[in-house]
Amino acid sequence: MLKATPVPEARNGADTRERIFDAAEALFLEHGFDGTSMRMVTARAGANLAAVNYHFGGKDGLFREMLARRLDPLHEARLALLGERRRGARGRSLGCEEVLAAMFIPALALARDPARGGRDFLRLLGRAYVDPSPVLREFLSARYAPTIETFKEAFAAALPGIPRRELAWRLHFMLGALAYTLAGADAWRLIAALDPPPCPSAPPAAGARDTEDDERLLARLAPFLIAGLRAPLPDLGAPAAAPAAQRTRAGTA
Amino acid sequence: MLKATPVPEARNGADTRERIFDAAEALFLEHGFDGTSMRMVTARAGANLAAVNYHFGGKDGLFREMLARRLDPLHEARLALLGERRRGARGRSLGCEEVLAAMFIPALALARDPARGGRDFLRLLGRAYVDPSPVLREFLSARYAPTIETFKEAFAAALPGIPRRELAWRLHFMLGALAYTLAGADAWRLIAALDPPPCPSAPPAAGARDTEDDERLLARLAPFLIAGLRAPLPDLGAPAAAPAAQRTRAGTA
DNA sequence: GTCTATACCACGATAGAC
DNA sequence: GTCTATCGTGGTATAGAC
Repeated sequence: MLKATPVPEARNGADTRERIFDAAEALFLEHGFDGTSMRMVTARAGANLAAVNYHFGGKDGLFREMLARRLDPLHEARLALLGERRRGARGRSLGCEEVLAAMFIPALALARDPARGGRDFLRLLGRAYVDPSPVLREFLSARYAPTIETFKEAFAAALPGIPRRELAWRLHFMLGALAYTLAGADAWRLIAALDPPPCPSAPPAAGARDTEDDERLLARLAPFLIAGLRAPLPDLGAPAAAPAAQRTRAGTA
Repeated sequence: MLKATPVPEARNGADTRERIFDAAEALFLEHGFDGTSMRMVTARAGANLAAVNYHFGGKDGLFREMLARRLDPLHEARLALLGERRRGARGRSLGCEEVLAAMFIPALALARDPARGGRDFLRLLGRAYVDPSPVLREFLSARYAPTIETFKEAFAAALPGIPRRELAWRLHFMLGALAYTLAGADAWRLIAALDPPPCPSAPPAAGARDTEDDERLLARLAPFLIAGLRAPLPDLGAPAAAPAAQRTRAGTA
């Protein structure tokens, strides 16, 4: 159905991998995992269909490595910044905003660096986290679980009033709002329609998103998420039934 | 209204549509739009491959009608409940919690009604809103835009301090957290691991979710969302002269 | 070691027989 | 209404060229 236009490039040897990565990334942004065919990718990269199988072992391997290329540096930078802030705090535990900043700032930095992320970096991140394909879901949760765990600890220290289970849920809600917003095929339209940038000098090409937009977007998102994390605890109905033994610990896990 | 025989020989016409609907719904929950093949659907429904094309005009039509079967009653009930509460308020404008309740309560009611929704109703809703397929995205945004607009008005009246653009964004964040959480293939695991129901009498079949779980989930989500909607306004950098060389302030740190 | 050509089976869609 | 046959395209696997 959809044929990607072949790009007549110099197809000299060893950077075939990189060309395939770039093609896969661009197509994944537009069509998702299932919607992106190997034939589209290889045509756009100017490579042979079988090259993907040779270099990455198949479609699954290609997309896993494609994501790791972008997300490994992100999670590394996040952990580094969190550790740095912790050391700078000298015993005092970090505030909720500081922990969230340790998540956001490296992401914005990579979005400004064309070599390690680029303009569409945050959209890629969001698309990856909302994609329904089991391949991507398993890869992401397995590979980046340690980072999430570390940040969960940091948020727990910053929000001593929130029980552990409740905090786990709230981080899940947070991730949902974040991923869904960044992924937005429509968030892009929303930005244009609702939130014109201060300098509308040149209308950007369709589909491209400025890091300026991303910055404003995360600036809007941050207060929303922080207020949600600090929200009053929910009133879950009392168990009331026969096995009424375990409810005492719910307050301060 | 007897479903009568699920036996292959009594496959006379009329309820073929229903069997296909049910099969498509179950498969969509597990594999999403792109991941569900017509061959899977028709095999499970005991129908011929071409039957889908005959009854629904193709895969797109099948999934559109499948979603409308569940979501039309939901949006109808939401609008009805919102109108009812407004009339009951006699001029006083509704509170934020009341508007949110007009979204949540009909959804939970349908999840309790096997005829119009059923156990997996909320998961279906979430999956539909998270699915990246353009077919579903366009259908959902086109068909249910009026409801969203009405609720946006109601939230705007309940939150007079929030500018219109900011409110639009916050509803977008809200929808993200909601859809992502309800869709969760993993949210189901989270429920089991973190939030055991008070009466773990019979372990439910894998993949099935109890309406009890859904109720607790939305009870946790509501305070998070309401606090986010009421959050202090973000500090978007002033449209200063210099072109986008600002240092990060996105974390509000 | 890198890449190409090609064959294989499953997918969605459709035409036409029953 | 239902079915079979068929077409173009999807991911994958392999044999062999450079």
